[in-house]
Amino acid sequence: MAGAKLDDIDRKILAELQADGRMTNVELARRVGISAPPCLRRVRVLEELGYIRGYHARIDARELGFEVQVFAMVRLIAQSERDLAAFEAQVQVWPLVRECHMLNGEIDFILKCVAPDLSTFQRFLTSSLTAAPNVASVKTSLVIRASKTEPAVPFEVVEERVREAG
Amino acid sequence: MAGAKLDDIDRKILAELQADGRMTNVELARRVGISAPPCLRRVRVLEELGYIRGYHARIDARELGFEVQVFAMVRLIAQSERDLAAFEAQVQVWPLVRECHMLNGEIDFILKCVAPDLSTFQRFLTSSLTAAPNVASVKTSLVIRASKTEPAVPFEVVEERVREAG
DNA sequence: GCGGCCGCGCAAGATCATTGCGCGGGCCGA
DNA sequence: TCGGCCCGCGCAATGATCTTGCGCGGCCGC
Repeated sequence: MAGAKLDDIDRKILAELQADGRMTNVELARRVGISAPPCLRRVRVLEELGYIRGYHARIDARELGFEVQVFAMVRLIAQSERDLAAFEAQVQVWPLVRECHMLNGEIDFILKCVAPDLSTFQRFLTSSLTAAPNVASVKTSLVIRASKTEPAVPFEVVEERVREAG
Repeated sequence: MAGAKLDDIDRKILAELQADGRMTNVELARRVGISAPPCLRRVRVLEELGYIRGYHARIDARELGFEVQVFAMVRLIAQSERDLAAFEAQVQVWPLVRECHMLNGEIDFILKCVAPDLSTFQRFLTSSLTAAPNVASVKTSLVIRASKTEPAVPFEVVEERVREAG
């Protein structure tokens, strides 16, 4: 299923909507070179096939008072699928955890967290995260600044560049 | 500036648009309890003040053929502001790097990367990332699965929950 | 009490979304 | 080669939405 039945217009639609998710359909149609009705139909198909997972406004966490961003590298004691799922379930209910990815290797999970200030985060760290069952160790790093954020370059362009260079 | 002059309606607007960035303005207005024109004016203000940084379609990388996702922890040899900026500039031109965050502590940067397959990533790792000037070491971890992704809970709700619990 | 200011809601014209429909090109079998 | 089928485009029309100007009412300071 992966990338099989997409033509150039589809890829361009994805790239444009990745760059500006609130673009009107007529503007989108103009940019990809077809008229509005088939363009809208293509977007609907891309949504239904799962290429487009949703549309979201990017909110500036710092403007909202979340001055602190932290990456937390978590190691568990036991890593059976049951243990992993239990930790994932726990992560869902922690509002300060914005993202969680399960990794291979030494680190089992990496968590992207936010907090209004350092003391709030440290309270979460000591009383929630490290105190959670099955957590062996947590290493944290404060984010100084974001150097690059998605959507950096549309995936369409990534494909091209990878083909060219490597 | 942080979070000062936002009322409840503003926060609700942010939460709704974070959840669905393509919601029509009339639907948004209905949900936050005001009529469409002032709602649109508020959205414009939130955009101009930087609370809303943009709208983006979330594209499924795996569906597009990017089967591999990797976190790379990078340590540099020298960490002067000039050295840091030089590495950040280099990161911008690598299409496989989707995100880059500068951290404090041992690790200087964490990179979120994608690749069509493992060999493509390893080629990038050896011939680009570790070969870049000033890079001391790179530790990589494959992403097994995403357990939680933004926008998890709208920031509005995070604020409430932090105030309640901790 | 009173004037000024701010933000809301109403109304109208422009723009956009969405559907049905006809047309043309590509493909396959006769 | 030639029909017939199928798919996707573009046109057209209707309804919804966007966008602006404007008047009203509440709130604050004088």
